[in-house]
Amino acid sequence: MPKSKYTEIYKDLKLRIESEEYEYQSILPPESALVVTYDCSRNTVRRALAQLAEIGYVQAINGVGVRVVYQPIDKASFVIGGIETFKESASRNKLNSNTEVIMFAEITADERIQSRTGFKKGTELYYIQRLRKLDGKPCILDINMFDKSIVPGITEEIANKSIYEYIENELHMEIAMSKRKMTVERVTEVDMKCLNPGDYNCLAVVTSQTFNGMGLMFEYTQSRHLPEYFCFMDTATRAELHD
Amino acid sequence: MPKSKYTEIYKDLKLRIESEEYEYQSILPPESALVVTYDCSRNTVRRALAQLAEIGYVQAINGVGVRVVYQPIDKASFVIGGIETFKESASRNKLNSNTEVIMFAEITADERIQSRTGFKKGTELYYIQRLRKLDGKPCILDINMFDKSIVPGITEEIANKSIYEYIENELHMEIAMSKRKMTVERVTEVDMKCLNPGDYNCLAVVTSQTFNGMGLMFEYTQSRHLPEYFCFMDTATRAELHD
DNA sequence: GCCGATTTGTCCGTATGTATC
DNA sequence: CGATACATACGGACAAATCGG
Repeated sequence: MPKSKYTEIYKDLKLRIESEEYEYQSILPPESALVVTYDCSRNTVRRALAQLAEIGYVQAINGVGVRVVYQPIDKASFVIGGIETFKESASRNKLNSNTEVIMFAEITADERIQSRTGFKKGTELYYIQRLRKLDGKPCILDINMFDKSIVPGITEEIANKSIYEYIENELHMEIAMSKRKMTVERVTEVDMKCLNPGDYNCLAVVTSQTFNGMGLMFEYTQSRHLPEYFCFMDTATRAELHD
Repeated sequence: MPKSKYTEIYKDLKLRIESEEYEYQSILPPESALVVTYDCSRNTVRRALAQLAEIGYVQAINGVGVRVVYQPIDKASFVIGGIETFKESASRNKLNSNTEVIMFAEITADERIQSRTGFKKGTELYYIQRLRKLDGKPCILDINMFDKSIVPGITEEIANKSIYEYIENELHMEIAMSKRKMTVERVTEVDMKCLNPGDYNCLAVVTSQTFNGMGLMFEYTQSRHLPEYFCFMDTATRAELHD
């Protein structure tokens, strides 16, 4: 049950593009035709098309039409041994995923934490370290901090299953936005102990701040990935490219 | 000379947010007020706000207002030694940037190249390897391939300056979109020779396909970054998070 | 708990400009 | 030049969510 008409159109077009009913480099039916197909206004069609452009599926060309730039190749030869995220990989490859809680504590943010995470000094936090495994092999070390006043009631048991499920299904809080930063860092002693990096001396590190529906930051996370299990994809449009 | 009204509004609000005239966690003036301020329709204001949301500057809350979630911290303590891109870093940090062409060749895509890059077998390409230095220190090894039929006339001299400047200013071709993929890979022998990775045995690798204004892919690039010189930022909104 | 005011979310229709063919 | 197709902008209507009295 999609809430809005433009989301329905977006999803329908997305599936048709992925199934290559509309193939790479072809031109979609003009907006005027889509207006008829979906029985809606031109604005609504354009909104769906704009979303598809955002994820790198189509590109509008003034005076010509809307061209499909999605390539199924994305999922085959382009990627060699990498994965997108823990969850995606686990479900896509039907691997047994497993989470082990290494540390579960409650702390109060000091100045060091404030400058590193963005949580104000004095904020009460849950501090959690978890090891994520695929088919028994450790691949990601997650360090989470949650604002206790926004996300109360986290237990070690919840951390062992899924904190996000708890947030959405139990607390009924909306997860709205996440800012992420990717870097490559040297392995630490903790990494050595938990992740078995072998002869790799670096990890892919993703730090993120996550905001709820009210625009309040409730989570800071650092995910330390073994290189084999990391692949991040992104689409940059003109606006971002040029300033 | 911004082309459109909504871009002007976007840029103006962006500056005000960056200067913290509108500060972190505050609520912007309601759309109805911005309509008056900028003397435009509500749709136009909303479009500018939507763009600000895309880059992680604001977040709209139904029934409440539009909250600023931009943090100046982003540019200070959060990033240590990392850079965003070669160009940005070079100009932002006022470092001497320098590009050295290591290899300049013309090749024809075979099946291996097709499956790796997305260029059709038989496509004539420029193949270029360049070493980018900041203040004399090598930090990125770029491997570029350009479709000769779309971007003709590249010379070693142009490669030594800026190919993108050539494309935009001489060929007057629009650079519209780029799909990127980030991974962490082991250093190769070429990396060792060119980049002096020291005791790092991994690099941050960004592979990208770039499309012009007509929706045609004209470039495939692999950028191999020394870990110290790599930091990538990103904002994910609800639509992407769920799906 | 309800109601009304405020604010954002969705959708429609129309007009005009710009680029391509 | 005219037809087609996307780009920008305006205006209006109603729904959904929040908040204060």
